[in-house]
Amino acid sequence: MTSTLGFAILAVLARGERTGYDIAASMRRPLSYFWTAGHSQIHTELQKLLAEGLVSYETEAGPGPQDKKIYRLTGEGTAALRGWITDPPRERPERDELVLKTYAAALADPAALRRLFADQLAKHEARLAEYEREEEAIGGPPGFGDPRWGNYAALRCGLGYERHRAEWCRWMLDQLSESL
Amino acid sequence: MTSTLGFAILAVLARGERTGYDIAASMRRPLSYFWTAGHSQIHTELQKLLAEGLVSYETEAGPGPQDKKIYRLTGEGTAALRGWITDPPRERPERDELVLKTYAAALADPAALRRLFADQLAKHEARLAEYEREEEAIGGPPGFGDPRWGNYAALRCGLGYERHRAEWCRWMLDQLSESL
DNA sequence: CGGAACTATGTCAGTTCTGACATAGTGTCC
DNA sequence: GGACACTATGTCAGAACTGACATAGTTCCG
Repeated sequence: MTSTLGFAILAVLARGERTGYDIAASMRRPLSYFWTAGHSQIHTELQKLLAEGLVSYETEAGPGPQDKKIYRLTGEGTAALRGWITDPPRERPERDELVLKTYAAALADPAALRRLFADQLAKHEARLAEYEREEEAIGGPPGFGDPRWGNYAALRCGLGYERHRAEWCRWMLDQLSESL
Repeated sequence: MTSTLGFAILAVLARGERTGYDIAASMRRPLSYFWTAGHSQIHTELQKLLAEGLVSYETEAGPGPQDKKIYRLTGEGTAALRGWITDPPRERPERDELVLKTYAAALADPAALRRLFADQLAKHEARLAEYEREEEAIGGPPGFGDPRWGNYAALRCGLGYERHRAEWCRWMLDQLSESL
């Protein structure tokens, strides 16, 4: 029973061999906008994947007291990942602290609420600008089959999300200014 | 140190007194689209909130072996909730299994991917239709101060989210049909 | 009249995730 | 020459969450 985190690691390794450190770096907040994990989680998960035979590694001399371990997918690992991709996703519960705050907002100070949503809007706009730069760098959808297609499709989702979110924040600020 | 779940419960109790069961019902998947919790989590959290003096309860004869407990906010509870609303939200990690699958999609069978995204699109369209019915039922933004304002604002976020998501699914299906 | 669904409480084991602690070499900046 | 960041591994305690188990009265449908 590989967890979703396990498949996230397999998905990263499908792009090429990596150390645990590399995987952690690519799944670090807030860099990765669709899956995050700390290095402690990744090291323990890699040990499970190894026990299940989904990954293997080669050692190299590393900086610390332990050797560096370079992980790669096994044939079994690739097959497991391929099968999982088209399995229906198990529904993760929506848990959105900002919307929860909004739900209870009638109790709060309107001026503080305006600050809250202005901050959020700024964050979403900054991330949107960053994604737009990334989109420009790719320059349009690569063909399906190109591994960068996955990056582009995920980026596309992020763009839509940030636009939706920014628009909602603007609507909120609009509502709040009407209550003056 | 009240957890976000604790504040979610306080936010529900701000609408009126409830039993643990009622709170669980209003936070049940997939009904609540911005915070979910099982009843087991809620009962333990209510005990913590009680120990902190943020909620109180009165007993009434209940159906089961235990008495029914009707919870309400204390003055301290209301104050804690009010303060929390305008605190900056602590960033919850984005974890999106569907986008993760998309990221690795180059490995998968395109026909199965089309089925996956067609299913997801149908789900988002169904939820969108439901939210649109709810919006019509409210009939436009209530004034700020009206407790239903919170419901409307949260609904508004849900509407935007489902639209963004459905559009992305449509784009994905478009991309996948091009790869025939 | 039996069975299912609903109301209502709670426990518990197991999984997942977070954040701190621990170790250690190399390179960079002041 | 010292401080800090980066590379690289790992452990561990505790919080948060899930899903099953346990109990028991009422109400509704067939």
